[in-house]
Amino acid sequence: MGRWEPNARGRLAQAALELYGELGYEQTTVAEIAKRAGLTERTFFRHYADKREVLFDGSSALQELFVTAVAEAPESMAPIDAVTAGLEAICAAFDGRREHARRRQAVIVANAELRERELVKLASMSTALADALRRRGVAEPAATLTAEAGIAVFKVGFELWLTAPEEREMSQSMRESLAELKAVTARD
Amino acid sequence: MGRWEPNARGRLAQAALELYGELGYEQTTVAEIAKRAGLTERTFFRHYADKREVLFDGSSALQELFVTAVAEAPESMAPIDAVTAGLEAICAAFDGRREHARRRQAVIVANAELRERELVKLASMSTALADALRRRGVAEPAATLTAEAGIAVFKVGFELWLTAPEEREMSQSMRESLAELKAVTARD
DNA sequence: GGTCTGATGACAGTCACTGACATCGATGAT
DNA sequence: ATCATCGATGTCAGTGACTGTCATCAGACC
Repeated sequence: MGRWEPNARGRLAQAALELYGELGYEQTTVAEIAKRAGLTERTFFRHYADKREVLFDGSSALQELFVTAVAEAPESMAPIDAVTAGLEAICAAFDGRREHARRRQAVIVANAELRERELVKLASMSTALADALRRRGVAEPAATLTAEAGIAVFKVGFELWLTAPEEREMSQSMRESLAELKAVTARD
Repeated sequence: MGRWEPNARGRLAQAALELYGELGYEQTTVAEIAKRAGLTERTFFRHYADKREVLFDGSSALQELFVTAVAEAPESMAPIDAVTAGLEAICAAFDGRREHARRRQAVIVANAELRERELVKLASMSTALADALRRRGVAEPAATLTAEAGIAVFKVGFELWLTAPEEREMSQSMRESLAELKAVTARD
């Protein structure tokens, strides 16, 4: 047994999600989150850079999953198809966790600061994606545009998945979203 | 003459841009901005909701320009072409102000909080754009994806323009960006 | 001259976030 | 076993962004 309960970080994330859901983000103070987790405010800030970040703990892992899949896609694949392979990879990480995703997303959309931070995470994924594409030999501005397109597909596909009937697999929503993007940007 | 110097809002924006450039965003306090503008901190917050917003004063006008152009594009135009018409419209607002745009952009890219706020402004334009497209009869998720694609083209085109030789017109960079997006999303 | 209005100042307060230092259980060397 | 060290936490005193409230004062309108 340690001197402290294990998984302080996880307890903080759990407490924050609960309190943001119960009271709302703005009405929740960091001191309250820390107290529910059995810690102090100062310790909260040792684990999370700010009050928003606690909701985005998994985002760097997700980004890594995405980027790795893009990097490992067959060399012969077109850039947009490599990105699609990345999308398939992260779908696996979400399937079966839809309820958690819904609760979290409801908290985020309810507050401007949290939506703002979500945009940062998506932009970070876009940048990392563009890097990965460049390492595959894709030139600029094609790399950036392909990455931006991929993130747009993800945003729309994610939303489709959250509101779709229960059986729907995320990868199906992603394919739907991608097909639509290709349709609207098609040359005449 | 009034009791107060005119254009308090503009003086605050000017002072903020200068100070953020001279000292950096984080090292500048709102009290300093207000003092340089000959006002008090409290008055700053009556004009701008927060310390970041002061750099984005023109963004709602820009959004309106964009949306109006999309709404007024000929009915027969495909969604992506209506968005292109909107891009052309905002290009006119930027041409001739490249130096100002560069100074402002340098301040923004130097700070994470400001980049975060910039993403919010772009996301807001995307949402407004999707609304305008829906009013043109475009269905979901095509409207959202077309809007996201349009914003991606704008981001890349804007960057191209800022770093291009002086003679380059913004609309030329935008066309270049759009062509590239169409190329990378082309069906095989 | 009186009244009303809108922009501003003055001031106290909350809370996110930081720096500095103390505490204490565990771990490993002696 | 004892001791030095280390890492996670607590304590405390800040700073600065942002808000609520009330006072002030020039100009407009009567």
